[in-house]
Amino acid sequence: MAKVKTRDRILKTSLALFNQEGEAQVSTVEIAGVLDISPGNLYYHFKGKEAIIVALFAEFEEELRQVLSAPIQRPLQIDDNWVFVYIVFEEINDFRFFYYNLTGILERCPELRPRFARLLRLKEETANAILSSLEQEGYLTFAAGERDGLAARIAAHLTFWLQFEALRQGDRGARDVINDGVYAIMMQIAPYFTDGKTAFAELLRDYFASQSR
Amino acid sequence: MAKVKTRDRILKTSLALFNQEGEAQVSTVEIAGVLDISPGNLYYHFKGKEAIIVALFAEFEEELRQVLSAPIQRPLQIDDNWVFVYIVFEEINDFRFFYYNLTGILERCPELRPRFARLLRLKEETANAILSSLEQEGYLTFAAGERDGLAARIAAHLTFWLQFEALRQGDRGARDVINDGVYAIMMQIAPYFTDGKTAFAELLRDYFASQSR
DNA sequence: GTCTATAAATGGATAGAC
DNA sequence: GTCTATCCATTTATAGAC
Repeated sequence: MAKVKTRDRILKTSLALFNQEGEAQVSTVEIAGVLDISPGNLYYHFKGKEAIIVALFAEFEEELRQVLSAPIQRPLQIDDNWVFVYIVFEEINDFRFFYYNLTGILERCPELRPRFARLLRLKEETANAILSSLEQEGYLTFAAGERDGLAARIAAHLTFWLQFEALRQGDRGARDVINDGVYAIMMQIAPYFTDGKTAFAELLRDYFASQSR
Repeated sequence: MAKVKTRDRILKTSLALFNQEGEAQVSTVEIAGVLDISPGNLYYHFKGKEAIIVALFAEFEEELRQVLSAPIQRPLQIDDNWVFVYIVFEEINDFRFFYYNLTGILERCPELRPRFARLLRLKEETANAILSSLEQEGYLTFAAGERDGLAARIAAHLTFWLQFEALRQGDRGARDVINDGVYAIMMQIAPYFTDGKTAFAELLRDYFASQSR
């Protein structure tokens, strides 16, 4: 099997260290040390820490963009929606270092700011598309403005839920936190179910069935 | 009039700089430079940047704690609740640097972690107390678990809304962002109004009347 | 591609004079 | 209380050998 490229090893290790300790706390020397390569070698592959961050963001952007685009292009099956939300949470969790110290990172890598803003908007559009399709199929009913507001709140929830939970009680596993995050979104949609409790109860059952794999 | 103490000037300037540029981007040398005092002088008053951060947090904690405790001790008048939410947002906005790079700050000032977690819990308890009093007065109706879930989401919303908006579109005034944040909370509570749209419409009108001072 | 060695810059921190 | 001067540690970044 082919040897893993040093460039990729740098990215992988940097991501792990950033997620663990926070990007600001990790120096290029430390990254090189963990990889057992010289700082000079690291600088041969990346001009500096900023370059590493930008490269990691490109990965994140690519993956999240793919995930978020799917439901816009073609409506999901009704109970696939919860799985979808779950996947978004996992993707964000994999690159969570980015959400800590966002101000600092965007300050030092200004080119990422518009790209990050675009991802947020895409989250919101996707949420809106999903709600829309559920509305058209008769599951949900919205008054004027309610759907847009809900979509915005869901986008914010997707973005910051993991951080909120990490602050409230830092000792929980990622799986549990994500499950609670998905559940909270379901609770937030529940009031808009057309036929009240019945349809919601069904979805709830399907969700717990699907996630106990 | 008495001359403003250097200690207080340091705190005030540090807060301003931290909010503007992010705590990680501001050095003690820079703070001293802006204040036109020597680094040595700064170190006479504070052992280092951590000490400044801890002192600023103490201010924040004190103020927010007072604000959040009021509705728990005694229910507010029905339309004071929106004003209350507004005040919480403003308080958070004044110390927003803290919410950027939270990971980094809590890493370096571990004693703040439990205190910060306690503030989050207090936010949630306060939201719950307000919802509870509205429920008892007959304005709101909750099924089992709905009130707790809503309170948690409101706490998260209070904590991260400003950051979310700053990322989505960074060029808006704090006032507008806060108004939208309050409105989003109202929208989130709306589905639980007992008599549907009427009571909510009234509150909406009162809110816009009260905030156009 | 990778290493060693080292430069250059920055930021944190202290001693001692005023 | 405040300043000057200085030191130490860390980090980024580069030059040149292998």
